[in-house]
Amino acid sequence: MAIFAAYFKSMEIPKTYNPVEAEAKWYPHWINKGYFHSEPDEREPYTILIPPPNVTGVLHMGHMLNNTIQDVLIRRARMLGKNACWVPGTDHASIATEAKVVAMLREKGIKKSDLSREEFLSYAWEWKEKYGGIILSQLKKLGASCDWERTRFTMEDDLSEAVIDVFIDLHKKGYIYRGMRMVNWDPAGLTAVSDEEVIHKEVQSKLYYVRYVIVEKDEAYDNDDALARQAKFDKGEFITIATVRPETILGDTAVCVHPDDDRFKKLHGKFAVIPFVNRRVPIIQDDYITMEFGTGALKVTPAHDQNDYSLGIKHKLEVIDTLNADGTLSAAAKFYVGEDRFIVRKKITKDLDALGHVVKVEEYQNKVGYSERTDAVIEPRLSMQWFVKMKDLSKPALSAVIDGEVKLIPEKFINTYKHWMENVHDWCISRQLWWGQRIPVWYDGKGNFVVAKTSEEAIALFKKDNAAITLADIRQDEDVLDTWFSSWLWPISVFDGFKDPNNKDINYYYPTNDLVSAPEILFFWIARMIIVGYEYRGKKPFSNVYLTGIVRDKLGRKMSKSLGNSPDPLDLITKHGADGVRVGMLFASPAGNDLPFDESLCEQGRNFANKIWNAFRLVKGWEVNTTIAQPQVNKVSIDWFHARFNEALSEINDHYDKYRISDALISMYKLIWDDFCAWYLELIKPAYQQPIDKVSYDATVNFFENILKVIQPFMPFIAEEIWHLLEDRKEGDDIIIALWPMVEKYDENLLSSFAVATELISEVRNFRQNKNISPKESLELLYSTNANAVNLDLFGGAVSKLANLSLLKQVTEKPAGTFTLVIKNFECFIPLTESVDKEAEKDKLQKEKEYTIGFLNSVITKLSNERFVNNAKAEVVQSEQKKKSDAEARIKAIEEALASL
RNA sequence: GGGAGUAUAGCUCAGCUGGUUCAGAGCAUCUGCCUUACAAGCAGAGGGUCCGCGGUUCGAACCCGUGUACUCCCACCA
Repeated sequence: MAIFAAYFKSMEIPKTYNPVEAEAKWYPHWINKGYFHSEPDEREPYTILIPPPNVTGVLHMGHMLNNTIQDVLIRRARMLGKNACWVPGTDHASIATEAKVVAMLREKGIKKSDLSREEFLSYAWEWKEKYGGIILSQLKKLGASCDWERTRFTMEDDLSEAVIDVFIDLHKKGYIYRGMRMVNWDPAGLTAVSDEEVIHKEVQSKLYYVRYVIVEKDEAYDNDDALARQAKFDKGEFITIATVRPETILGDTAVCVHPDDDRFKKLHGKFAVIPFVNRRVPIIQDDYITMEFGTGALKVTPAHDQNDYSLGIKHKLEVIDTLNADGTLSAAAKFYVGEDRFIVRKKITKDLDALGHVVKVEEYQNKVGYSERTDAVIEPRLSMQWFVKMKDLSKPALSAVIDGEVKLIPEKFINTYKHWMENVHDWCISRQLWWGQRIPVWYDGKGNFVVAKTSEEAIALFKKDNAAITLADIRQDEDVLDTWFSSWLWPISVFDGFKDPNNKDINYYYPTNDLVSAPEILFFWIARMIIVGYEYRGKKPFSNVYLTGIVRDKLGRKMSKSLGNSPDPLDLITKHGADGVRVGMLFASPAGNDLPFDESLCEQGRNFANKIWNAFRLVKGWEVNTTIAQPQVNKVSIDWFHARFNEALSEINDHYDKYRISDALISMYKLIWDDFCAWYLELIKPAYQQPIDKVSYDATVNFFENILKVIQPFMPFIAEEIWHLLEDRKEGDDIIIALWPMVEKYDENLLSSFAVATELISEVRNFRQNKNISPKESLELLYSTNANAVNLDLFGGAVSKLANLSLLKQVTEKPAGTFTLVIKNFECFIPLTESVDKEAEKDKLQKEKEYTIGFLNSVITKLSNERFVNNAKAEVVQSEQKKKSDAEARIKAIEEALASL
């Protein structure tokens, strides 16, 4: 490393930071050193589990945000001396992956239906091997310090086994049952999906008013006699229903009215005739009906609507399933068989109208469910599925969050969580797919089933009742389990806590510390992990849940592939550097708030990296001279920055403790840009081509090192790069494992005295600007006393240096013919050859005076209010009194300045 | 229909216990600077009905009520 130092002494350091080189160098270095890897030891563990991205996925902006936050937390924990472990992995994402594999096969001209389950799965695994690692390798580009040796996949053998064991166990405990239920059917994915996977969208629909002919209970009505039907129609007795899905008319098995609805009382006990199919169905009464909606009469289609299904059970109605799995009409519909439901909707409307059944059509806004994965319109469909009873299972998970055992950040999500958990529905866990863990249930073909881990175990169980049964007689359930049924085990399964519940890893790392995830999957995943945690470990899976917002574009739209409004994260990294992008992502993203992303944020991040780089360039360019004495300016500047650094550090620590990651970043940004670069380095900087004293240099390097430590979690690459260029480092002295600085005691008075100095410097700079005086031209400055209030003895040198003063001196007499500045409560005079425009000066001071008097008056009013003095806290009253004396002193100073003119 | 949240500078947001010079930052804008670390920079400036109305309080951006606008979540009105 000594070579580097020599190299930079002799050659010019590039003017801009080159992230590409540093990233290529340090990431492999960290890996080789094993810094990301964790094994249980005597240190306190700090664990984060990655929300496993879909194995087929590519990195998008949401991942960038989410993983940057995780990396910041894990890197800081590592520096705090904890045993930091960030477990990565991927999710097999059954429906999403299967859809991709099906599409890939279709392109090759292969239909899924032509393949056996085994053939399909081999294609799917092939796909997974090929594309499954992409997203994780992309995370490496971001700098993610995951323990790659612990990478898991939700469908690897051990994790699948855990899924099966949990299914069997929950079934044994009575939490899992099988039943014919109305489920959300995805006609594109050809599978059931859970309630959570249905996205309701507001759409513009049409509400069709359709009239059905009424017949008496005992009336002979010949379905097949067209003439008789026409006669009945002509008679004009109808009941009109309203529907947005007229194609389901073919499956109607009743018409329902409210029992108290006077308009329909005369129809109680009568029947209606369904058009086309000419089926006689009863007119039933139920108080479920809203009399005000539509016509007050509801067509009942038990096979295709959740409520109708309930009505059907209650009133013992026939169930006619008129839809095929793919959303086309089935043979049971009798008409339009094999045509898609939406085409039929158009056709049947036209045909009904032609037959005189359509009374009117209204525009209507309603919500329609779409599949989260395939975006197909969900059809309620009756089918045999597996469910988890959630009510009792979820109780400990509800109280854990309410009692604060598991903290949600920000807290506003607690209410949402509570509401959901109190109204939790049973969870449909079977999916009519092949990619996933197959349900461990065997059927004997005679209506019996057993739950067992293997076919051998299943046979053994069947044999209890049927000694003759053989393997050939039984069949395993064709369905697989919902992806979330494996990911809810993640916090336990990644540490093999099911296979080996008392192993070293699970005992050490579980419960984990922080989970960083999105509010969108609070119920899908987070709540369910908490449920499993309590059920199987008797403990929470994590202590804190940091919920990020959604990354949006400038127009506030969610970033999505279909809108094409999402930048490619890897392009961003190439363009602005990983550190720049990380900083850009975190500049404006407080927990729970959406991130309005704009590429300029990454530019700002890149500029910040460059700023730090140039600070390094400056310091590294100094020639150190051990023989020269330390100037007084440097000494006080070092004392001041020491105080400022520690003040900022405690702020930053506080932000971290409260998970205010953006705030921590912003504090850091200001510390470096304003305090370190703009003030400290300018103060300490020797004149051009002059050497710096050793004491100041060492102090500066020490500050720089501390600054690098503080930025390391946010900007790991540049931190490591400069760390090594700044000093010769021993093998293994890498900043990634350096210890986080401790907050040291500091003198707060230094901070306030320095603030007076900076104000004075700004005033002089301002004065130059107004008078068009170049910064190169030095000025003289005299100041009157009230020196008890300001200690210019201490920072006078600093002021002279940065305001470019050739003279700074206290005077007792106001010199004539000078310009006057009033700083706080003292006057400053700048002698200039240029003649002073007395009127303008007076005017300026007069305005200043009026303003201050106004302020003083408001303070006096406050202080003379007895109730204020009696009620307000002592410190507040005291501070008001200080305001008063400060204002009075300032007014006095202004008046003196005026008098001198 | 139920619930939650948000509204502060052109934009994005801080403002943590109601009180620290009359409201802060970053970005953007404007002005002047190619000053020897950095023009991806430096120095400076302008910019506000703290969404409206009412209340509580000695004191309100902050607490309460109400209205408006937007966002999100949940829910089976065809």
